[in-house]
Order: sequence, then structure tokens, then C-alpha cells
Amino acid sequence: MELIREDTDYAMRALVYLAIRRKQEPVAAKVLAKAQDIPNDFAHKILRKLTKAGLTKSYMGSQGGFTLARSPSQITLLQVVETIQGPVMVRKCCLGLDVCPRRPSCSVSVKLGELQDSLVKFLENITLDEV
Amino acid sequence: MELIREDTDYAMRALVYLAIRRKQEPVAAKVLAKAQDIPNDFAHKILRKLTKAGLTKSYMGSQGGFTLARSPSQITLLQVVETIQGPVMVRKCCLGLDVCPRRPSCSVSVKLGELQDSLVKFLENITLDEV
DNA sequence: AAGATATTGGACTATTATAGTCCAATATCA
DNA sequence: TGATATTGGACTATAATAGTCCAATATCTT
Repeated sequence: MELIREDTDYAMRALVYLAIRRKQEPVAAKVLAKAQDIPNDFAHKILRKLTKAGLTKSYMGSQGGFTLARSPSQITLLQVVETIQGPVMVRKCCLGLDVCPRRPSCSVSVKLGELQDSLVKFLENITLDEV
Repeated sequence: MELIREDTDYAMRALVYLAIRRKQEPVAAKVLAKAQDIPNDFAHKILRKLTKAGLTKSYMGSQGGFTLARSPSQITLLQVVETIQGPVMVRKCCLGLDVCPRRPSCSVSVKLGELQDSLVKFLENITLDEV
């Protein structure tokens, strides 16, 4: 059971890569994929998600590619994780989804809720420039 | 992406149940399953795992069943989680598994390692009697 | 001793999630 | 106009999850 999926890991490394070689010129997905050892087609898919979510900007056509949409200090790990793999949750009930009949008296969910909060806060407080 | 799986959730509730109605007499899996809304056969499987790991004790035969192997204050959430779903990991590389070529210079894994530690500590510090 | 009740062990299955791949369309630069 | 990129979505293989099922074994009760 892994909290961070493979594609999320790819996304993080891709963003770090863009952050480090922060030029004016966009970096093509192909270049990025090769540099970071990400399966080429998969990199495209991930970058599309990041762009759609507003974390990166894309430029079509020859000499096109991707850049960060904002400064690394404005991008948190939580944003990356949620963009790629959806909301982080310790357990469904922590998000109020799938409301089980035991709620809200279930003492297990109370403790897990605390864990959920600290997890989210941790991810919120790490920005790309710290990584 | 859920950190806590369905069966782990069942296990936690089963243990809480055993902790609360802490009698001398063992509780049959069937009774426990019904009380906690756990699929009957699945409950058996989970209780077997817990027994094998030494968290519960089992008694075969008529009037048999399960009891906690030690006091609720001696059972942590981490133990339960690891018994059922294996080691908690933020990411494979956090456990040193699947050592990737980027190690140990990968800055992403450093941050995730911190998260890993705090996650484990959190689960270690919650015992059954607190739940 | 017999029967009922329980756990034990393992094989089996259906559904979903993960981790990609592939292809056609569109946009832009030179 | 051609080369190079992104866009969008359909498609697939593998693995994980969430159970189910059945036969064997142990123990209590009558």
C-alpha cells in the first residue's frame, strides 16, 4: 500500500526538473521524459493533467513544451498529489464520503480523522522550492 | 488512494469490539462479524491473520472464538495496519525497497522520508484503548 | 461416542485500480 | 508546407483488492 503513486512521483520529479532549469523556453515532454526516466507517452499524459490543473503552462507546436505556471514556492506537494491521484485520504470516511452507518459515533474514524488532517497539513506545507 | 484498506478497517473495529466486551469468554467470529457488519467469511480470514500475528488468541471448537492476546493499551494501530496490509509506506523508496538509481541524491525522497517517519510515529502512538 | 459448533488453511473468483500504450487531431514554428 | 509539439481519448495488460468457498481439524456438550 503506497500513499504516493508512480505517476505522482513522475509528476513531482517532472516539476522539480522544470523548476531547476527554469528558463524562458519551454521544455518538450520528450526531453523531460528522457531526462527523468519517465515512459514517454505516460509523461505526456501526466503533463496534460498538470497543465489542466494550472500547475504548468503548455506551448504547442515546434519549439513548444512546458513551463511552470508559477514560481516553485507557490506549488505545494498537496496540489501535485491531488492533481494526479485525487484527494489524499486515510480512509473514505475521513472525507465524509461513503458515509457509513456508524458515523459519527465511530471512534476509529475520529482517530483516523486526526491522521488525515496532519497528513494534509504536511503536504500543504511543502513547496516545490523546498524539494 | 486510501491509506487504510477495507480489511484493515474491519480488523480495527473487530479489535475494538473485543476490547470493549472484554470478557473471559471468547467471541465467535460469526458473532463478531454480525455485530460489526463484516462479511462473515472475510472476518474469519482477518481474525486468522490477527491471531497468527499474536494480536488475538483463538479457541477452537464449540464455545470457541477469539479474545485479545494482550491488553488494549499494548496494541497499537501500527501493529494492526502492518499485520493486515503490510508495511505502511509513503513510497517504495522510503523503505529502501526498489532502490532507484537516483538515490540517495533524490530530493523528493528526502521529503517523503520525513512524511513516512511522522506517519509511522503517529500510528505507533495510538493504542487500542485510546480508540 | 456423536453431533454441533468453531477455527484453520488454502484455493478460487470478480471487480477495480494502476500503469501504461497507441492513434488521430490540432497548433505552431521555420 | 513540413516538422515538431501538445491534445484528447480509447485501449490494454497486470496487479491489488475484496471477497467466497470448501474441506480438515479441534473442542465442547449431550
